[in-house]
Amino acid sequence: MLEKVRPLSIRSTWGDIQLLIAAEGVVQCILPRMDDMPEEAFALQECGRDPYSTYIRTLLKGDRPKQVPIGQLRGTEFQKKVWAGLLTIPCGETVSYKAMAERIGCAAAIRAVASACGKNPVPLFIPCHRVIGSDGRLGGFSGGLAWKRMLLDAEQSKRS
DNA sequence: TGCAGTCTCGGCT
DNA sequence: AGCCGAGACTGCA
Repeated sequence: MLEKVRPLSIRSTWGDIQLLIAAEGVVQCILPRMDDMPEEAFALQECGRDPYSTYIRTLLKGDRPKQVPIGQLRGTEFQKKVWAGLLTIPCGETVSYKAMAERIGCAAAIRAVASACGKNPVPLFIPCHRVIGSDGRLGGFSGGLAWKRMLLDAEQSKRS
């Protein structure tokens, strides 16, 4: 059966962030592709007062946002397990892909974990940006590495 | 650097 | 259903 989803767009200097909200929560988050760090600093322009917009506004400031509901995501059991694990990473901290694999009990499935991260339908809401390589490399990010860098910078600078 | 080991997923045959 | 290649990785040579 078809579920009803509501589109929600948030304008920023990097382009529009587009959300799809289902009855149970957010089910998709699309970020404008940003592979290289843009000249222009990131800033939100038009951002609503609803919980989802507020979440994003807070997160991008580097503060710890109040968790918002996440809807039923489409994916394999393995992927859902990875995504659930990602939700347990506290704001301001980073975890390696390896540690993430171990946490969900599949120490050898590192690449599979990375793959699952890449298929995360709701980046920002499921903090896949806090997962980095063992040697400190960033790895990748759905909307381009610029987002990942920016998010980590923001979170790092806020923690004391 | 380079390369093999390891696991899951999606596309093709 | 089975095969094959690719991937946001690691660790060792």
